[in-house]
Amino acid sequence: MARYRVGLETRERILEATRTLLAEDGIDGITLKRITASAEVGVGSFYNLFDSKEAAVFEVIRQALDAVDPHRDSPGGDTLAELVEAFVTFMTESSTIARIYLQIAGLGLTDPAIAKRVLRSHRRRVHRFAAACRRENPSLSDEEAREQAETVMAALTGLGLTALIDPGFDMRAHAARLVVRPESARIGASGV
Amino acid sequence: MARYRVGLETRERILEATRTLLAEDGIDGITLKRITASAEVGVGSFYNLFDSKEAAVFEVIRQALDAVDPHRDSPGGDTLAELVEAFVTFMTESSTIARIYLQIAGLGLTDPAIAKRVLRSHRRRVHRFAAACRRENPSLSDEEAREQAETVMAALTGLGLTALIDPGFDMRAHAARLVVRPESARIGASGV
DNA sequence: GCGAACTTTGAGTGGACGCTCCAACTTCAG
DNA sequence: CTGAAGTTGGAGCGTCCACTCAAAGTTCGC
Repeated sequence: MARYRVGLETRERILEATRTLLAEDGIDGITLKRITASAEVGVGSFYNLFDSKEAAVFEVIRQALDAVDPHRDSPGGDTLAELVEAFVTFMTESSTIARIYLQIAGLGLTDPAIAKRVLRSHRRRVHRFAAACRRENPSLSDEEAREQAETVMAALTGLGLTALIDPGFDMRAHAARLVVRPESARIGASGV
Repeated sequence: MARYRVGLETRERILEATRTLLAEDGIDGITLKRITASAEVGVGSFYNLFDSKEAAVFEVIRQALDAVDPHRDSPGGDTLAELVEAFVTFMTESSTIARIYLQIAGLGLTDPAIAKRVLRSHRRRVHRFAAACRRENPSLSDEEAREQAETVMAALTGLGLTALIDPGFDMRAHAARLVVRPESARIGASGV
């Protein structure tokens, strides 16, 4: 829709405003008026660039889901520790997008369209985590590796939620418990 | 506000309708019209019993937060396995309330008032889980027990979220990984 | 069975919402 | 420089929202 440079810039400003509002006030706190006011743009300009309010919100959601699993097309030789570390960094350092990511997961509870997207993203990540588990402990069956991956990811999600709600929570320290020290045989288990 | 029997019954019908709508459509899908239609009650009756729409929603939320941690005043001699089992049962068998519970946690990301309630409920549960950890492994320090409790609870929350979004997910099987077999020394660690 | 207190009803209120429309302005390829 | 295409802003539209109100009906202690 945007063809000229100014249009593309305006589009970015609108997405940025939408992103901030979504993270701070949640999806039901968002109104067209607030988006356009925050982006310093007329309502008409908004509709010149997006089909609807929902379209802008969806675009931001799409970007947030992508952000949680970057380099998804890379060879994927990561260790489990690296994957965990990447998620912790995402949660603690991109907290705007992380807040949106966790809200989306919650929205999946009631919105089937969002649930579908969340599930797709989730399965892609399980696959990746499971591959890392097997690489570090080749004796695992596919099934076992997937179970381990699901559990580690579930714990990461839960810890991320706690971290974003409780400012004093040290997510990195807790996440470290999810990955065993190299000398141990129990890869992927919570250490004591 | 309600003094007569009929009033109390109407109040219950409204809360039940609110609960169902909250679970199915989420907090922003809820409108007064839908609540009153579903409860088969006039709008005026609603306002005779509740101060506002928000008041009814809050009451349902309060009940959902309580439901996740029942018997909170009991002596508390539960084992970790029992606590985990209780949560799995809550998630799989009270899925209406469980859906609301997880939504509320997400809402805490943007609403400070809800965040406060969620955090309070969370801390109470951490305390209880940590006590169970220490009971089974007395050599743990307070700090270690709390860390273990946070991790197990985070994993349970994450698994619950997955279970409610993905109907085919076997939460009970995954949750079993969080608690070690009795003969093992590593209570509270994920088994492989 | 009286009557004060409680409950029920839905049309109506004001305000906020998402969105349309179009006249004025800006961009930029040719 | 020209002008077709793109961009801008905001008044205004219809809709839906939470909520009010007063009149009519119901409950239940006495």
